Amino acid sequence: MKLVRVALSVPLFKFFDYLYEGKQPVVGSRVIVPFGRQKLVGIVIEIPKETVITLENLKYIIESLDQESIFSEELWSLLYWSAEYYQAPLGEVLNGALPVKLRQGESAEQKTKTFWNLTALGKQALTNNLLKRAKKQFDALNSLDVLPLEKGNNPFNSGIWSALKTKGYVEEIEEKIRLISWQDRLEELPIAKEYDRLTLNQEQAMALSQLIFGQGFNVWLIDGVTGSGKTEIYLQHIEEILKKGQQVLVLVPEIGLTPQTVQRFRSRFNVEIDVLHSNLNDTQRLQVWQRAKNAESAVVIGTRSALFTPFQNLGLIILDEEHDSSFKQQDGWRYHARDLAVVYGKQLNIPIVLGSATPSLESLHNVQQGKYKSIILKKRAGNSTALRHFVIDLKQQRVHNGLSEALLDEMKEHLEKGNQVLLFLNRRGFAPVLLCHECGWIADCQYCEKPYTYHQKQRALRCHHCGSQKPIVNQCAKCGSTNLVTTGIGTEQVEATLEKFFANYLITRIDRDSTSRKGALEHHLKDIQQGKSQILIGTQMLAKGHHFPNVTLVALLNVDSALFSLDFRAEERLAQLYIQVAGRAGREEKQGKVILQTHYPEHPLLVSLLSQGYKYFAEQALGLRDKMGLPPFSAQAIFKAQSRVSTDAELVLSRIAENLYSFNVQDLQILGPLPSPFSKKAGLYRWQLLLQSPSKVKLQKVLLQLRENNISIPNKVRLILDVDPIDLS
DNA sequence: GGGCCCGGCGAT
DNA sequence: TCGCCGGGCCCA
Repeated sequence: MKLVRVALSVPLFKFFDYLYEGKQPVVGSRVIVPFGRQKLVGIVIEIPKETVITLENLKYIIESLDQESIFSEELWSLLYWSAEYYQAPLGEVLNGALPVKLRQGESAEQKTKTFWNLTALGKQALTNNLLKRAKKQFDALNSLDVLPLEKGNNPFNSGIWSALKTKGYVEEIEEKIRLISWQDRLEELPIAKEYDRLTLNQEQAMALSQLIFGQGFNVWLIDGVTGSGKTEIYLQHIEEILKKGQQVLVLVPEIGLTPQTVQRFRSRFNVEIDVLHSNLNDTQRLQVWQRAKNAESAVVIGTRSALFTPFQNLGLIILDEEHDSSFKQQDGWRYHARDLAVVYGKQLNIPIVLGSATPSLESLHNVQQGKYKSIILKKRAGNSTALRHFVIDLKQQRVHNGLSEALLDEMKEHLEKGNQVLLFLNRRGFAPVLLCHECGWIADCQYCEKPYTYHQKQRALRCHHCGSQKPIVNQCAKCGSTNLVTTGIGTEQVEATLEKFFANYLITRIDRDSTSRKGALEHHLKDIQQGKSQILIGTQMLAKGHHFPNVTLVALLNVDSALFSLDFRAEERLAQLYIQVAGRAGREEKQGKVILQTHYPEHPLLVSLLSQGYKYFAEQALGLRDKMGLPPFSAQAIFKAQSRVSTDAELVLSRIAENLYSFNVQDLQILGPLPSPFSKKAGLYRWQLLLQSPSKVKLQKVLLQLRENNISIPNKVRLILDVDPIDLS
């Protein structure tokens, strides 16, 4: 029997067998198969000798799409490993690693391009001026007289072309594309532009030579403050790799892929650089995939999923801002791009460079364990002066809607000198709660059972968890009182307050509400760069990537919630955010100041962060994690169950927990089932079961054993497994 | 995941 | 009585 085993992108831990006629499909190639009443693209994972399915139940594949495997050997084994490790269905992993167009069955080869060509009839039409009443059609036809135009990539819309085609004036012609490797395309040009290269100081030069002379697989953690020349080291390292004829992959956080970053790479190198940014369409994404595979591009810059770009000859992966949580996929196949990059690097025997000013505790731990090699850059390049840090104790202050008087005084001073001030508050809207002053009733979202955020400008109550909204209510739903008050402070309210205190200055607010319109963010940033606005207030969005040279004062308005969070990673994130935000201030010659408002200035981690810096903070925090047996000193996995009826979800997790207890595994901690910190979201009740073990390997074994037990999960319950979770809610 | 069938229920 | 929506089931 001619059989193939196919992995389909369905959330099932099983494969499907099909018959084929003619040539045997290759393992790793795509096939179109009938599946129920639909046709799906699947990946051939095996050519089995026999099957448990009876002959009458087997179907034939509809089409074989590829002559050879669409995955390189290394990528294939990375994806296999990943499906196993993260316990995701292989079909979802394999398909998820492909560009959308390939998932839809488009050809993987970039052999031809289609052009519009002038026919003899069209030529006649031109000479006889038959199109004088169709100006656009005439223009289109006329331009073909010079040279054929690429279909779908020309100034005329498709309606015009189809009209001309009907008349027989134009035809489609296929032209073979000649592949030109990035090296050939360079011709006589050097790889990098000499004049652009910065001179390294001794520390940087040492770092670079370590990177260059480290042979084969190594993981380097470059731990360098903002302005320490990290990017310059990346660039010179990349240059060395390119000189060997190898390609380079650069991974950046979602928000870090700014035009400035890309510009820096493009202006340095003469080689082909492709960028996978969020507003590429599916065709463009496929092109980047093909160009890397055919070695037409030398460098690919992208976010998380760019890791699965195929390269003909990959020589280096750089992962910048390695601590950033956007490297972890938060739904479906929950991989961590940093951790996968390390696995991949080992397989390819190439160096992996992780960079950050605030390395994750995981990576610092890996350095301590000798798994990663550390390169520390202490010196700030150039002559920018160090920052000064201050804490304002909110307990001893008069506070106006989140702004202490001491901070207002400080702001005044900086503004009067003509400098800019940046305020940071991680909460948008006017106020996070609207409540009844008489009876304490809270206006909350019925789907999530969390308070609505009060948005004054839009006159709306919005749920920040599920996005639902409704008009502002004027009356308490419980006692009917009209005495409703807001509590807590969001960016919108801070903006309103600032307008009162600083009427003469322009204020720019940057959060999801003020930047939802397309181009709004760029517009705001321009105002800031040009100095039109002097006071900036924003959320997380403001913390990354952007440089504001005239900002001399940065303030974090409220950090207390992070100090006492249930999430054990909250403090680490606060420290990273703090350093990140502080990096926005006092670049160039002006001395910067960073102010932090808190009710708990004596909190030990705050004290260590402020007095000794991130390094020292990280050591303290790692010590604490060790004592408490938390990651990175243990491995975690979390089961999350959601259902419309609360007990359904709980029951599934109880069954899983019982199973786990029956394994009798030493050192395995089983916590739960417990309601999630978010016990209800978008109408679904949420429960969770946390597993913790001192050993990753042991935890993996437990999870595998559990899956082999095939616990039945009723369809009304959605069960998610997150291995190495970073979000425990 | 998605197509499809089926049952429940609200509108007319 | 029709039509819509959500749940349950199955896919080789």
